[in-house]
Amino acid sequence: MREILDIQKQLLPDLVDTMKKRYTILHHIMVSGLVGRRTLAMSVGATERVLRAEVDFLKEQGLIEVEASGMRISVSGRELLERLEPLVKDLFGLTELEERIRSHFGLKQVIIVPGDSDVSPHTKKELGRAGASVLRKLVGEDETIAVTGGSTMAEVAYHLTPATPMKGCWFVPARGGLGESVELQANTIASTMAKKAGGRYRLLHVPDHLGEEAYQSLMQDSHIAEIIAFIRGARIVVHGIGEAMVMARRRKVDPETTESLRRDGALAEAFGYYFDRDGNILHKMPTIGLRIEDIHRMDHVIGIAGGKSKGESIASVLKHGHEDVLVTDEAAAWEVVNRLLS
Amino acid sequence: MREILDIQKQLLPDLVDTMKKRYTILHHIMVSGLVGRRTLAMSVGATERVLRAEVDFLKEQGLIEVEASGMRISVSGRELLERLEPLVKDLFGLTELEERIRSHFGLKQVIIVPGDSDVSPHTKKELGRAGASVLRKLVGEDETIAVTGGSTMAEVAYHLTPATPMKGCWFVPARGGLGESVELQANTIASTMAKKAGGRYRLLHVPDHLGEEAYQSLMQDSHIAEIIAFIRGARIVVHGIGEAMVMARRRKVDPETTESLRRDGALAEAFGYYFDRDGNILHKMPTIGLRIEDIHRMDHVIGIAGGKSKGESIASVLKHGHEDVLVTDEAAAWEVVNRLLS
DNA sequence: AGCACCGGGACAAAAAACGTCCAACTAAGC
DNA sequence: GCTTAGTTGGACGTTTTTTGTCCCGGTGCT
Repeated sequence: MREILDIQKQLLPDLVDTMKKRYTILHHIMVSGLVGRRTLAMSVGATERVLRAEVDFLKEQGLIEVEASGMRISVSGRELLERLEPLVKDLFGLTELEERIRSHFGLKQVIIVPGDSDVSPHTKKELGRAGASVLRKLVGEDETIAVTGGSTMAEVAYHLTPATPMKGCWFVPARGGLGESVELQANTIASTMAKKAGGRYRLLHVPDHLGEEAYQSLMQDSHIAEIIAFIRGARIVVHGIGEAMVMARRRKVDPETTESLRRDGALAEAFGYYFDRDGNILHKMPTIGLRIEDIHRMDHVIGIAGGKSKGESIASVLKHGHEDVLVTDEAAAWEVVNRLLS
Repeated sequence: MREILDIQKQLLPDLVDTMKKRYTILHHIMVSGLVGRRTLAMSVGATERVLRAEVDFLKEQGLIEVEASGMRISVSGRELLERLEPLVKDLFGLTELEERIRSHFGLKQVIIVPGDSDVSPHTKKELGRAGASVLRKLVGEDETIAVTGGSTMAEVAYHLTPATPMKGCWFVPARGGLGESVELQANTIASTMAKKAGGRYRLLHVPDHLGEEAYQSLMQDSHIAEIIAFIRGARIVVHGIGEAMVMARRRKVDPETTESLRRDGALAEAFGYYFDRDGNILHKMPTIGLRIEDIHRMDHVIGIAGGKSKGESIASVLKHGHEDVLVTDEAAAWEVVNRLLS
């Protein structure tokens, strides 16, 4: 069922919206018994005229009966509502979830794909597709887009497709190299994205975690300083979100720091920063690439992560309050709202 | 899957059309490899401008890539087409089937609901719903609508809903009473329809099968003559289609006539007439109610019947060539086209 | 270099959607 | 029986969207 809706959404993006609207109206009419146009318009939050068009439609379909004294649901209408129920539950679950998360954290947009990335690889692909799609809609011309590494971001890169405004864009890594496999490096992903989207890219050939002295000396190098300035001038950043401890291990953070993170209750990691449960930044190492102040200045901060296990981490990062767009999956989204309630 | 599409069609009637259109375009682009807008417009049969809007949409969705040299399908697009295939097969199967039957028999409209009425009661309900819907669209104001009996027609009556133009309509039985149960009598159905649709009705209290003398004497009666004239003035008739032998038995036709029908290869029955394989009328008993010449004069002749077993009968009646609209189910429709091929 | 085809910008005409008001009608309360 | 608050459906000007039509600067093939 999800599969079908998913396919249809690609050919008819406002299908769910229209269905949602009409279902809401029909449902309202049913619970109201006998109701008038204006009253109904109020309660579903539509202007009288557009509601009238919808009512005409429902009448045409024989789903409602309308008399001079008001309108009521017909037998067919009641039947349809019943059959619609399971569909709507799926349909609305996600859109409602999106809206709930969006408004609570004050985001611009939330996109939830069905499933759980932890369990199903297909969901992870969907996440990538959704991420690519949102990026495609947000980019302007000749923009610089900073990206991080990770398997989710790799999926996003894979699903990018050429779009005219992207032709002049630069893709750059948000940070230096990590101890991960090549395919998941920010550098690799930036270049993949550029190739897929038909844009250009620049790389940052430095390790991400450095001591203070090494950091200072590297920043002296004019080439490196130049590319870093370029990166920091990006107006769009697309990043993954990870679990703090998992990321610390993967990054080969030294034992003392790891222990310190654990003590402070580190929960999430995003673009090199660690966050606790309340969204506070815990660990601030001298960083090559984007700094948190750069993030705050961005036009579009797009976070992409999914899987039930990442739910808490995502919530922490959102709490920090710099995100604009979140792309996640159903399992993670439920975790996020569950944390809101507790 | 059918279930979902079916529900959606009630809330978004042009969903299938839009999906069909976009699928066709996308598919064309795929098989063409690299193709231009104008060339494509020709081959899918759309004006350049509307195709352009569609292309913009597909580009927006990232399903195609468009360069100065033309457009080609993207990875996502190809993927979508693959996933779309089973859906389209269902979607198009029926619409294609409809068009095939429509054009072959020169009908105005053919509506096919999925399933087999012989097997599933749900399909029969769908048939009724579709029949009611087509009737609702066809009726004008203050019209007379003649209806026959049968279980399918009962289903149509059940699914009728009030519509403003129907308020002034008269529902009348097309023929006299049969030896069937009360619920399936044309009289009963006419009255049910009138109640459901908010119209009025008149009844014909006469047995349908009579000897010549009895017929003549009945026609002398002014009340009966008046109502029969009224019935014959109808401009819309909605009728079921039955298998000849089944109907003969149900009507308690006398053994000799039954044998004669069998000898002549009677296949179908509709509004009291029997048809052979080639659509010729076999048996013409003196009839109370609509005569075949009245049928030919009608504005809208709507035949409604479904079930694999009725396929051949439907084809026979269609062949006679007086039908305007056919409402049937998938199983019957396939039987009809199979007979076209053989 | 020539040519046939390409995408996309531009713009007026046509169509659809929308906001707004009003007349005729209905049900209920008093 | 009358008032009143509520209803539908018609009408109409305005705004928005869609559509038809040209044309311009490119691209790729020959």
